[in-house]
Amino acid sequence: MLSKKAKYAIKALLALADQNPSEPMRIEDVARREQIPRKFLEVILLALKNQGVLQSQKGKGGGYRLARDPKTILLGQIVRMFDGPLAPVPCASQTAYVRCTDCPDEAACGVHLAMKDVRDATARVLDQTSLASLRRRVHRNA
Amino acid sequence: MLSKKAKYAIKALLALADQNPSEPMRIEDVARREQIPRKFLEVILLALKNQGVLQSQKGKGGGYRLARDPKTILLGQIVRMFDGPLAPVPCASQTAYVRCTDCPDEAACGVHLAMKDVRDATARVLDQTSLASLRRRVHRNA
DNA sequence: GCTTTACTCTACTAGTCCGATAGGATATAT
DNA sequence: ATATATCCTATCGGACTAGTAGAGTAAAGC
Repeated sequence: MLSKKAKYAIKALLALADQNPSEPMRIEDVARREQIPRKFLEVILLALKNQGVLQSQKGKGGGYRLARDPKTILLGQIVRMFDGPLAPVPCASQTAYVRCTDCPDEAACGVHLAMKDVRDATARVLDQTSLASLRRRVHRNA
Repeated sequence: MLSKKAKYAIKALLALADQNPSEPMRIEDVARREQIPRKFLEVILLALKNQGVLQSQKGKGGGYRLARDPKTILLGQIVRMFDGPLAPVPCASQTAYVRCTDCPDEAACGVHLAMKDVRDATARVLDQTSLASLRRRVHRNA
């Protein structure tokens, strides 16, 4: 299950990707446009900034903008950031592997085998979908 | 994240798939072999029985056995049963679709588009992995 | 340099869900 | 009858989620 944080983060990033990078967008405006509780969005955008995905500007005329080319912002990074590893079980994670204490042999564990396939399939989607490509798809259908 | 219930269910089913169907396996024995808390496993096996995946026999010599050919028991069914829909968001679910109240046009929603891809990728894995095929892979690596 | 504007940060809360257990009810072989 | 094993519901602590409160800090513009 995708958390609301991750969901709102993706929506907010898409909104910021539509914005002229020279003029940042205020939290307020992102919140209204994407129907996200304002205070909640604050926390989310702050986290995105601390991870180097967004840049911020304080004071009048301030707000948030993308810190990088949207082609380099991958959904995998965003989802992992808020919801943790993509793998359904820690022993199937590539980025946050943790061995099962009870499982003597992963290669012979059905859960491990199946969940590794799931994590690979999920990662193939999310690590190949950039903010730029997702934005194109959205605009194509609008 | 895969719940412990779903994880234990898969392990238990694999154990039962190794068993001669003529002699059922006791909860006790499944629990010991797979390192699952006994009382917790009771609840899980009961649910599997109520969904028609297992058959049970009470009294001496009783226990659980598979109710169907393991080729027809798909991981997708098991995971959905304990953890709900595979889709990360309800609007991307095939089996339990729920429209987003806030989203006027799904085709133009980035979250929807991306999460539909994730759900399809996950379903492709889990709905094509049967208990029989998973068991073969496990034994091949053992 | 003061005021307004807008982001920054930490703490907190209500509610929900998960993993696990307790304890008795029911069915069945012998 | 009695031992055996599943059936079933209630319960509980702890973790996590969604969201809020409120004070702090920095920058712009007069």
